Amino acid sequence: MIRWYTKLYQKNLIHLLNRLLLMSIEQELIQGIQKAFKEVYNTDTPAAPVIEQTKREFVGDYTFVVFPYLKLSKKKPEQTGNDIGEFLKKELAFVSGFNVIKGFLNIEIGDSFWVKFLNDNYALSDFGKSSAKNKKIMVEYSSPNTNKPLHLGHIRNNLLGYAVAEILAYNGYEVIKANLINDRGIHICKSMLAWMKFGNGETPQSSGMKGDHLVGKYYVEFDKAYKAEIDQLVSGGMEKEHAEQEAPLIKGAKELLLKWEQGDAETLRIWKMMNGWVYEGFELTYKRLGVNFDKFYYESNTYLLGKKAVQEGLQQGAFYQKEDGSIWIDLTADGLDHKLLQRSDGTSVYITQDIGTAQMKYDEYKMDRSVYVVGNEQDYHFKVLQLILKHLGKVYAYGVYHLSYGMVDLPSGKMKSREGTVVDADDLLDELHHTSEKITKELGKTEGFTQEQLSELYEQIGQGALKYFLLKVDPKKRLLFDPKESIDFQGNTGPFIQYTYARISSVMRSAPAYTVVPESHSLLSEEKELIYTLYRFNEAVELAGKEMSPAVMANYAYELVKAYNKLYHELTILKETDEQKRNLRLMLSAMTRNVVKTSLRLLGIAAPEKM
RNA sequence: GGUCUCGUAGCUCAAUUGGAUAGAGCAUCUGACUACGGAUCAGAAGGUUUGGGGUUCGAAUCCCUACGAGACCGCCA
Repeated sequence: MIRWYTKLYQKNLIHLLNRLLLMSIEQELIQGIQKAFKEVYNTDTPAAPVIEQTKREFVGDYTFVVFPYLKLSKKKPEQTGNDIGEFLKKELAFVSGFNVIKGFLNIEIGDSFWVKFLNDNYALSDFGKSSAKNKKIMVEYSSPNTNKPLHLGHIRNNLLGYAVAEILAYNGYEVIKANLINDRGIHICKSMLAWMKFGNGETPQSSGMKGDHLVGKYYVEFDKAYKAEIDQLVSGGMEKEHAEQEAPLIKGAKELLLKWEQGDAETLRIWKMMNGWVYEGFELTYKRLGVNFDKFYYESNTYLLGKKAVQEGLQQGAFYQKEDGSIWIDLTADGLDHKLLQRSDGTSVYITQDIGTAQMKYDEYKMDRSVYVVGNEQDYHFKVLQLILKHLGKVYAYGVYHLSYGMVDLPSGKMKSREGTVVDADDLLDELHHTSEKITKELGKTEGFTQEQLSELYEQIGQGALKYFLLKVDPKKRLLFDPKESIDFQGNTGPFIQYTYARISSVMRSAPAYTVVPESHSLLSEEKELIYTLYRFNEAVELAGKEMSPAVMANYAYELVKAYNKLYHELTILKETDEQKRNLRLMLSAMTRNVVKTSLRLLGIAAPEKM
């Protein structure tokens, strides 16, 4: 018992020390370089010398570029590199050698450092996880409208939001996942009106349709009928713009919105019922995608809140009122325009609701940062929102961050729900499930799986392909999706990473007992490369968090499995007869398995043991 | 009209945030399985980083300009 505790204690201690050490290896180099300037050249030390990883085609692990510091050394680049290299080699035990090419000082780290690193960390299932930072971040994502089902663009949003939240949590932040449901407004009234007019009481039960799809069907029907009305009015001689206002359907929808705002019982009943259908549908899709939320906000609850803030701002003099009663903010000093905050009839606009919701969120959570995962079409909106909050003197304004991601476009252009030119989320997931099933069957490696396990596996791999496909791209960039070209399962893909995980798992299942190796053990290039990649996991997690970019994580995972597969192919593991070599490779396998699993988890991708 | 993104191999994406000879995957071609899992590995070919100018030791990255693509600028959400 005592031994067990001691062991556990030691393990934790080692873990802790490691984190300190990990923090400091690059910093030790930096400090060493600063010291070198002081002692060798007797000059001021450069404030923050930059250390980078050495490119593969050169010998070495870390590179210091001396060009910017020649003013300090007053020597030629080669000479400066040599001076500092010599100093570092004497000063730091883990520096085993160096070479200088032009102005690049390539520093070599000795094998013993890498072996020790592996010995200390191979068994940690939470390697790379930061200790608590005592900071709260709210990540709002998904935030759907309740008048139509989710499409591929929403999937990108959901996956991004989820992955960013997971990555931030792994970086030590306390994360609150929030979803602001856009459940009121003219859009839902359109679906409602169409259902009332053409629906004949159809329900998800009676039609067998998923609730969100049923409501979406009426949204499309509204648009069709509305366009027909416009055409008719236009052919009767009316101007198009006028017709768009005068069509009976749009008038009806506006009337419905008014009734809703006045609290008309029948309207509210239908609204609640149809929203309920949509929620049931969303629930299924969220569950299938594996995303979740800690807090739901409903716009119907928050849309009036902003008005209070608007009154505050008016009293403070941050806003001004026009004669017709409408309220505005002047943002010309910030390089923007005047912005309406409240209509002349006293009703609130979109941005007003966001002001209210921001306050509500902060009152409840007092978070340090508030991240909004919203498409880049709303860049302007969020710029304005943050400015307004600043003008109102809200401290939390500075924590607002718009994680702006690019739209998912089709070869034909933008997806439009109303026109039905969308890649439906549920359809796409089904399709990938089937593709995955087909490929898996062709490869025929799933002996002993039950029907249920097979179905789960197909789903995991299909989603692995989709999620990786969407997440490996820098969030900021727009994404092109061609429905005619199926998502790959080979190469730089989710299934490739999943495959490597399954492959390592297979090795480990038949692995003999193994243990750490002496630090004097020397490494082959494949081994060294893999350890080096594993070592960089911390950096990848940190950068992914800092940039809020799951793409960093995805690309790291790909590099890692590539390094492992290379080693796997070039060297034997289980059949290796030299015990120390076998032990080292088993440690490498174990650690790679852990890190791949964590990387996938941070991306929301499942890691199957067999596939 | 104004503002803001973006433009890298045929296609989809990287490039340690200003560093070395711009890297991967797909597609094409060539090679490696009586196997520790071939959804793999090795190799070939593919580039004036949209064009032009500038900044400096050094530019895909920063500045200017032209062209091209997209988004936003509503008392819509």
